[in-house]
Amino acid sequence: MSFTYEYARPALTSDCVVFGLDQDDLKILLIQRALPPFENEWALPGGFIHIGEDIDDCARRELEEETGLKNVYLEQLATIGIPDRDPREHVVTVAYFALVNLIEHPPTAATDARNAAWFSFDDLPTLAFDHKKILELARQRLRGKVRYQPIGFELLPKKFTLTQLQHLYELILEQPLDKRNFRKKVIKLGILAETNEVEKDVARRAARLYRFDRSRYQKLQKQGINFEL
Amino acid sequence: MSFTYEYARPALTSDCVVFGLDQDDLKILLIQRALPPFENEWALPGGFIHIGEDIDDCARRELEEETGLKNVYLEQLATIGIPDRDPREHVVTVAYFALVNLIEHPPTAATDARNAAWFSFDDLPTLAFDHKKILELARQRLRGKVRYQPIGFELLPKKFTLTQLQHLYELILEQPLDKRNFRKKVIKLGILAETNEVEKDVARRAARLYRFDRSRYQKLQKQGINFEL
DNA sequence: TCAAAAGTGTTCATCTTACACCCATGG
DNA sequence: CCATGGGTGTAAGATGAACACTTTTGA
Repeated sequence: MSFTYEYARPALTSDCVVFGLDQDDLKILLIQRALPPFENEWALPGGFIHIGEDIDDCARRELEEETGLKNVYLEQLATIGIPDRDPREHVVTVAYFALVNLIEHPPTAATDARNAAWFSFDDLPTLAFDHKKILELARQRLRGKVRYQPIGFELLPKKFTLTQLQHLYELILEQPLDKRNFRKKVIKLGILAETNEVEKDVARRAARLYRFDRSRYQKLQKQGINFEL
Repeated sequence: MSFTYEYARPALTSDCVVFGLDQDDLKILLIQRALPPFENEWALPGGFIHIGEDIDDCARRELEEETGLKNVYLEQLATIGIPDRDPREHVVTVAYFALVNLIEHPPTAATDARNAAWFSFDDLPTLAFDHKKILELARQRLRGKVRYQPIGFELLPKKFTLTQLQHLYELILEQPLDKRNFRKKVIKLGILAETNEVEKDVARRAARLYRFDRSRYQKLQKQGINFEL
């Protein structure tokens, strides 16, 4: 079967930069390509869009097919269409970034035979296509966005300690934060709900667990109050 | 001539939301469609991408072909690929927004026969496709972005008064700003250069003209100083 | 001399930053 | 009883918000 058009069309793909928090390290999910071009090299999960499929859905589908991850936070990053970015032909890609909570959504084995693995940002393999650039764009965007939108919570378990939250911000922003000031600020924002629970199985005083109060955030947002780090 | 592919491909277009400052009103540039679908209706300038053409270039090309505008500030907005947004077939569009200085770059007549015209934001005609949504997305983005990136200057002539700048911000942010505080803040940012000139032909005290000091901005940016409103 | 907008400072409240110690817990 | 991180307050400086009058100019 084949499809014919009056004018030439670039191919269209979506690729996804998946961030995950693993212990105290921000990691990226990559897959090892099973086919040429760049066979056996590491790349962002992604693939060709199906006709009649929304691009977001494509990104989600590819992510699930290649890494087993689903129900993740997904956001469009940019669309890249430099003609020679794919050696085969003109391929335009819509890049996304995803944030996953590795504790509650561990990636299962990929359904197809490809290899998927998490890499530290500062220990990346060579990447296929222009995926290195896309990845860097995503890191920048994450850094920028985390300051004024509470997306960091997507990387944490539902219930987390303030120290975990602080570590996360330090990782993303790549700068140390003052413990007392951080706590004051984040609590004053009013988007965290204290739970009655504390950490378990720690060999020290257990920290109180909090959760992100999404409905409260939305209420504040409607009032025009804007979140800032 | 025709082109055949193994798998069906969506068509790919770019569309551009062009903002212009006309006196004291923020306007949008629209074109009247010459062909179906939505013949004679107003739409964003844009069109199909050529094979081997970068998407940015496509947006610029279409803008020039349809409105005569070139050398404008252009930035990617989002890519929209909901399958039924075009009645003909699956068309994915990469939306851009552009900022133009209407005084120094007046739109010449479109080179093809289409009609192009500026509309006030609150006096828009019905728009073809999902262009209304794209336009609103652009307005939001402009509002958000203008606070932490000095893109507003793209809408003003090279030399402008502080009052003009303030009016612009008031238009974009849709809120009044305090004159003294605005001036203090914008001058303290250090990205404006005072010129020796003043307004001409005004029936009152002439205001001093300033220009945006791009190199200074870039220097400050490298030092990690971040612009804010 | 009038109309119209230019230009300019101060005060008060709020927010940011810097900084160090005691406490609770499990091993 | 010790090691580990949890949890907490204050003071000084910087920033943001509110607010009104004089000056300049051309008509």
